[in-house]
Amino acid sequence: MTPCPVETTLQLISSRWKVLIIRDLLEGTKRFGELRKSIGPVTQKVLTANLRAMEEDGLLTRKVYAEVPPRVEYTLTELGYSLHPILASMSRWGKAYQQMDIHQAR
Amino acid sequence: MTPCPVETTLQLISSRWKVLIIRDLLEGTKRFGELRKSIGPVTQKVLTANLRAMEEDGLLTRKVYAEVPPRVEYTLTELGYSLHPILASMSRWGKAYQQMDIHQAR
DNA sequence: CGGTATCCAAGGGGATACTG
DNA sequence: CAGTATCCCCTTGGATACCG
Repeated sequence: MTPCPVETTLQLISSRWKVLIIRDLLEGTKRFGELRKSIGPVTQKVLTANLRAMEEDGLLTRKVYAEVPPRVEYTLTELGYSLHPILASMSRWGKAYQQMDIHQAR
Repeated sequence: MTPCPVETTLQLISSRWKVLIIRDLLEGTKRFGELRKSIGPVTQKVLTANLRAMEEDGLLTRKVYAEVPPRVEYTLTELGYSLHPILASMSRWGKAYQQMDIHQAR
């Protein structure tokens, strides 16, 4: 039997940071430091852990350049890029939500 | 300044269970016990907590019937229902992913 | 620069028992 | 039936220091 597709998707992207990593990498390849800045208040350790997990899952690739100082670039794979419609619908919803008044009551 | 729409969305639905609650309520109003069964291995406490939070956020409504035994029904609000495109894209992606071979290596 | 290595905090979540 | 009330655990994430 096949599990619920929604749950399957959640297993790959349900973490506080993964979705934001994808959001930023959709713009193109980024270095570790760039990601760290654009994502927000995430520590090195946590960002690294999330990136490694996503690499394991085949969502992105990690390329290390043998330079000094070192450079490491992260790029979405096709699989990772294919998540783009989900991000797009989340962005649309968030935008609409921000323009509503309802949520301002809280 | 307005925050990133994706982050805004995440704040409302980023929890292991909320997305599944929405998935199930998209089919229509459900009772507490029904939800518990259809969602999977979630405890009463956790399910209740998530439902209350979502009620707070205006994603669903809670209706209590003064009966014995008691009956409590949960229904998505328009706002909650408007999340449907996000769920749909997640479902599509998960389905495609399940049909790939890549992920089976892990 | 882009990491590990530790140590620690928080909270989401789980198990069980009890109640209106 | 649909909840509270406890108690506990474990994962995720944070702070800091050090390394190649």
